[in-house]
Amino acid sequence: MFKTVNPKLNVPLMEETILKLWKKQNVFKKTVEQRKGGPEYVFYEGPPTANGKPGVHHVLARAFKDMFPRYKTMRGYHVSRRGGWDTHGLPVEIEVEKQLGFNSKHQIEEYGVDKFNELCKNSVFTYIQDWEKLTDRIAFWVDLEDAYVTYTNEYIESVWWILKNFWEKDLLFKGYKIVPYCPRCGTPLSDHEVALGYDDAVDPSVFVRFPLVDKPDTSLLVWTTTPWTLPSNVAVAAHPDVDYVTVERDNEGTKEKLILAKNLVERVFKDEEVKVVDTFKGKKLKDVKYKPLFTFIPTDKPAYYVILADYVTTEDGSGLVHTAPAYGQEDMESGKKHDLPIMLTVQPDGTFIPEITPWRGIFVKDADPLIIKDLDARGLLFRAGTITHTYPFCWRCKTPLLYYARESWYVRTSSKKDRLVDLNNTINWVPDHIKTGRFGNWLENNIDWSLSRERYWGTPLPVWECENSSCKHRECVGSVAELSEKVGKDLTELDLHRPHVDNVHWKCVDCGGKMTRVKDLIDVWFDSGSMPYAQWHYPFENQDKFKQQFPADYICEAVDQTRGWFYSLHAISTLLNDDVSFKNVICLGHIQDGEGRKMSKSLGNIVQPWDVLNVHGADALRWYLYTATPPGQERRFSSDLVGDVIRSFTLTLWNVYSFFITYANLDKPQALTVTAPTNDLDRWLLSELNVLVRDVTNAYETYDVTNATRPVEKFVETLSTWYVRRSRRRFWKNDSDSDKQAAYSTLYTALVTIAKLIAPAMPFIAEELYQNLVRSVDETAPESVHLAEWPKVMDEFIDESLNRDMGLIMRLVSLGHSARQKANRKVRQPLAEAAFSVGNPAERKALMSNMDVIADELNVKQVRLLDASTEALTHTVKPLPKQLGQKYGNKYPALQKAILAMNAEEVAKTMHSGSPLKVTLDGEEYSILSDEVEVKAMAKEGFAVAEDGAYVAALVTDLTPELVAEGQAREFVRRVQDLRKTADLDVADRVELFVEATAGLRSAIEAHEGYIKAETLTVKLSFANPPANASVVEDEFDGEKVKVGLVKSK
RNA sequence: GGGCUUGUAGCUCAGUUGGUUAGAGCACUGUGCUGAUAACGCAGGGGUCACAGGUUCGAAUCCUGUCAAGCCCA
Repeated sequence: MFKTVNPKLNVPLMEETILKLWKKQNVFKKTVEQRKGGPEYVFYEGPPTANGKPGVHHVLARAFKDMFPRYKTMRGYHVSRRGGWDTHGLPVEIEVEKQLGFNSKHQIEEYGVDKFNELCKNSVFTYIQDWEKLTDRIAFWVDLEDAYVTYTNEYIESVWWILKNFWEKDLLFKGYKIVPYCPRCGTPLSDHEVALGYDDAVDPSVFVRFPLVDKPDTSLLVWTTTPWTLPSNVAVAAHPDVDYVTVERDNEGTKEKLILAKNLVERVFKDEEVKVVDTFKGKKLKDVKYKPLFTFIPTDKPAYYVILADYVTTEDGSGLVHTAPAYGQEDMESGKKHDLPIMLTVQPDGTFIPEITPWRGIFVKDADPLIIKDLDARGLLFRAGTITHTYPFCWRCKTPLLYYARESWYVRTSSKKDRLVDLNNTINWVPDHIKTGRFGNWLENNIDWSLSRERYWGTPLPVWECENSSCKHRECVGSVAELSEKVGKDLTELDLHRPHVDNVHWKCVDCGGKMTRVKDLIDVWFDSGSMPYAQWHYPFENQDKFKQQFPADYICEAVDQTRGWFYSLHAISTLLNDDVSFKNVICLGHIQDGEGRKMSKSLGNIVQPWDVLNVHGADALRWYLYTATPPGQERRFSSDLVGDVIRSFTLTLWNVYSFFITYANLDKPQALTVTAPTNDLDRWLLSELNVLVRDVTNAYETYDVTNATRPVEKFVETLSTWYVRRSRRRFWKNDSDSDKQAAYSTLYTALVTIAKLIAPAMPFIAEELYQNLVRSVDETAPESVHLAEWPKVMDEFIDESLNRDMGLIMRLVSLGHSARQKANRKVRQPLAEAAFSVGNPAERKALMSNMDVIADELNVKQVRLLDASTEALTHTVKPLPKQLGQKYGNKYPALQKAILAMNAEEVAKTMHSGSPLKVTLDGEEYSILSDEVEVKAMAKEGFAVAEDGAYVAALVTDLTPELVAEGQAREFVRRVQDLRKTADLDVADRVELFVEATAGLRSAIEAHEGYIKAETLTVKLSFANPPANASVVEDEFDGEKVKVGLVKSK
């Protein structure tokens, strides 16, 4: 009937076998093809770069990406899951540079950009096989055969089309950008590169006087650590809300006045006595004019006055900030805001331009002391010293970086800020704080997207410019056809990368000059953000496909993508077609090592995915990632933690499964579908099962991974430790009655349902169970669990009160065991009676109708309620803070005191009668209701007692000779069962027993012979010497001795 | 420096509009149970709920500040 199941599960072997099955039957393809015609569910794969090996963090993202397409497929959706590869960008270039031993852009140009880019292109897929192998092994179903690749001409052409669209809407413009720049290498550095080169540096720390135009005896006191930027000064920034003062001091015999922040006075003047002559807010300084320090460059706009800015601090310096828009990010922002002139004074090699006559050709850092000297000579220097701080250096050549204005192309995203924000508000973010937090804030403070990269391997910016410096006519090209038309020849075969596009020119329509492409590449994030369009070569091809596959229902990446892919997708779709590009997004936290440290090469704590997969398999790894931590949080990770999944979940499930198969193969039950269950256990299990289906389905629908998985774990545990354990006898009894059939169909239903519920999360074991449980008995069933239909919630099976009752019974049984332990009465020894006290009438009822279950579990002859009328009881009373506190507020403490001061027995009596308790407090009477006070009965004597909250279990521990004999019979059965096991008998084998026992035990065995024979499948029990071929055990317990021989009966 | 997040037992995590003695699993110790189980039950040790203030009859939970960690930005 069913395939025999080895209770010892070899996880990796099982998974490899399933992988082969999927391949052989082409299951992945079928899950896509068989759903054609169904509603479309759109998933976008955020393209990884394949020029590094995949790590655990990639497994994390891929596990989460895989889950929802699988779920939606089971719900009947058609999900095409196209893979993609991100192939451009600096990391690729750096790898190739390393390979060639290069460390500057000059070397690349000398080597030849065409050859260099060819190497980049080839290197991109260096690790592609690693990626494919890993993707396959963890069962991330994604179509890599048809994956999009960002370096193809088609992809680039779509990106060009988008840029042209922006150009036409005046969303693409050229401006200045402050970049960290290495004057020796002659190149700006990326943030990543800058981060590599921070080091301590000693720099000048200079206070300078900026004399006011209207009051020559008064100066602004300004601090800077970069004197070389002073010739570019155009403004001074003050904080509007900070207090400033004017101080008077003696300056070599004459009085002078200086303005600075109030709380920096002491730090600036130290021991020197100065007189504060005025105090005012920074906003009063607005527009105050000062005399420029230098006038090398004429200004074309108003300059040399005070501006207000929130970024000014009083941490150090003077609270007045020297502003040179060409040489600082904040300065540049202020410059734009106040329309200040930008004074470029430095050449690309880091030396001053000729106009800065005294220091022309001198490297700016070397000019610092000369500038200080000049200021001093002119009486403008207040003080010069040095400061040690961390400063970025070029990671290649150790040259200090200069923050430097460079021309850059921008996308005018800030002009669509409101739409970016509005559209974002329609997106479902998991976790939701990203929406208004990290991502929302980023959008609120949106600045224009700086697009330019002065590099080689990437999508070229399709803007051509007339070389005639008096013309500078510009055109943006949106397709290859357009470009062909301009130059008048077919360029279909042109490689759209540098240097090939750079060699395309045409005549300027305005002046007849030579049109040449600007040298810039674009930010690789623009590539990946264009993927909804460019993956289809839209709009040049596949217009229908694009329409069908836009926007995405679901995307998922790690949290660092908020300003990466999440933003680039969102910005491009908002600007291009005023729409969101994704509706639901899971934003994953990062993976840390087992100690909560960041995984890094230098710490040597990186866990390789294969080390985990080879030992514990993909299911356990995936399950761990889903269940251990909510998705957005950082998660600790180690191979051992994954191993716990096997022990706590996989094996429990496997054991239930193997139990079912073992007995089902013996019994061959006729029907496996559930109709109308009558047995309470079945009713309860099916009720819980449908609650589970309901909750898990809801969780999937809301992208709540934790609640789509954790409850299954809990259910399987209860299934194993309560349902199966309580039902064992129903499976192995001899008659094949309807109760047995019901047990089979219930357990079968539970197992098949679980297989489906975990299919999106643990695709392997789900398939293994499904193949055997479903496919082996029904060839017409879908050939894979991943093609099966998602379980439906059957509301008619859900009975919440039944679930509550069973929960109560489990709790009471647990209390009973606790009482047994306290009384030192082992469970094999039957006891006469267990009595319980419970909290309310509903619970009394539940107890009454489940007394047999409790009696069996606790091995007691009788179960009943503790009853005040028939036995000696004391009561304790506990006023409940939640109910009383909420109702009576600050009267609660006094009320509580008053109730506790009353006679507990009287209170109990009133409460049991159902009438309210009258409490008088400060002359006022309060009526306390029965659900506002907890009354607990406690047996006075003759019982072993355990209690928990309102619940009490009390056991009668006195033993009669009959009870003792029964206990001994059970001890004897236990020995025989052990013997059967060690003799390696099959569960259904019949045996003959040969027994020698001391008198007391012998009479106990005789008294319970029928029970013993039934339990141990004994056909004949004789008090005699065992034959030579018997398996024999000797033992001693309760002061009795026994020797048992066992022979398999024919 | 700014934004967002996190901080609860040795480890991994729950903890509802603030309300009984802050829970679970793993690990450890003891004990019991078992012809599905690699398990399971019961009990024990293990907590200044990061810290300090505040609001409240009552704070792990709300507010303010501080510290630490992570990510992003500067």
